[in-house]
Amino acid sequence: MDDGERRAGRPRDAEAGKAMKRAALRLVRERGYDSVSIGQIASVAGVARQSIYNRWPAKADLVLEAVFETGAGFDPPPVGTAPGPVAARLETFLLAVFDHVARDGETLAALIAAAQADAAFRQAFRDRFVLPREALVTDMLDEARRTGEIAPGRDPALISAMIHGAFWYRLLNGLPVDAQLARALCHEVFGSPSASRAGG
Amino acid sequence: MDDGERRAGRPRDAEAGKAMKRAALRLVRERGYDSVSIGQIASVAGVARQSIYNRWPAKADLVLEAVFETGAGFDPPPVGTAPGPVAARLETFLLAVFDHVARDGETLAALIAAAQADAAFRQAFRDRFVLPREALVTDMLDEARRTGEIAPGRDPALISAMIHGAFWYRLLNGLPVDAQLARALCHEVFGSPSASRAGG
DNA sequence: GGAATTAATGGACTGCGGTCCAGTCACAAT
DNA sequence: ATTGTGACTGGACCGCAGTCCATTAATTCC
Repeated sequence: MDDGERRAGRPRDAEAGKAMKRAALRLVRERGYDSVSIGQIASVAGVARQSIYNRWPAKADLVLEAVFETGAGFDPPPVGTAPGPVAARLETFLLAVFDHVARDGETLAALIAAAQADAAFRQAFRDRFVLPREALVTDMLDEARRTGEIAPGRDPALISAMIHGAFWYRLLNGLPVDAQLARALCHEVFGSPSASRAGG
Repeated sequence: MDDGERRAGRPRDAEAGKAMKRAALRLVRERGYDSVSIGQIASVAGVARQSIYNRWPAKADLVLEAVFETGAGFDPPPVGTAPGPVAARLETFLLAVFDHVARDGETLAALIAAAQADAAFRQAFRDRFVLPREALVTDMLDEARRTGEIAPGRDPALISAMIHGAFWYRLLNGLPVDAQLARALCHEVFGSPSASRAGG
């Protein structure tokens, strides 16, 4: 990003940074968040334990970055300008999210758990994971209200919370978060596909 | 409950059991789940640390029992046979739940977090907290479908997950879980009084 | 009265996340 | 070349959850 910003002192070893994230991602996927220690990650990355704390304030921050930046380009396709009914776009978005969850769902649950015990991480998680996705859905629902796909009296923010909430609820309860859920949520929000209220 | 079941060996000290739960409840409410250690609870209860592990497998189990059995009679009024529209009864139920959350919400969030790292506690929490409340809502929605308060094509289990999900989502994100949310959820599920989907 | 059984106690122990620190290394500025 | 600064290292350290264990206390069964 800002490589031009050369500061005084010994520069950070960029390779080491990547190695830490790679090790964290691999170990967490292989063994699960709670079974992996910072020491193990450091060891696999070939780095001192303290070097990890030099870059991330806590284990959760490292794993968040490893899973949701290095790990997979999880940013959904730009939706703001896409055509077509909002219902279909919402379903596409949810399918993408849930597909990612199929791989890193347990890690995501562990991060949500970690956020409960660490206010700073809670904020980071909220800014970098929760709010963007929530805004995406809220914006879609706002648009749907403008186009008449949902009734004007309904509350996009609340519906968004219910959608993400159902997702979290199932995730945190160890229940499947899959394509079927994505479709059912869209169905529930927009009405049945055959007897839609929007078109026919 | 089963006091008649006299087994051999030294009997458990019932007073000590109550003292442990009382201490746990008080300390957790005063300082928060993560800031309270088992050692502190034992100390306040006037009991050896190991005695706590003698009765509960983990800190989370003790706190679950302390908060949701000793702490407050949280079991909602028997709903199965109550009269009146389901919408009103659901709102009453949610208001009761959210009122309890106003006091022990942070502890509840900590327990949900603990469940992510401990499969045995996850099961216990599910059996003793999640499933009963979910069943209550699902049953209400089933009844609403029979009576026509909601359309027959809708899915009570999914709506229940969306309701509890919105609750969890807001709780775990540090947002208010209050009467306003309860009313908004009922409004969203059953339709607005002025522009309802069910009735016109 | 004595087993047998279970509870309660206190202390040692392990592994963890996170902190602290002193020493060393790599770079920029002078 | 020297100085300043920040990265890296390795180790000590703290408090915690949870385990293990030997000892002692209370109760039932024989």
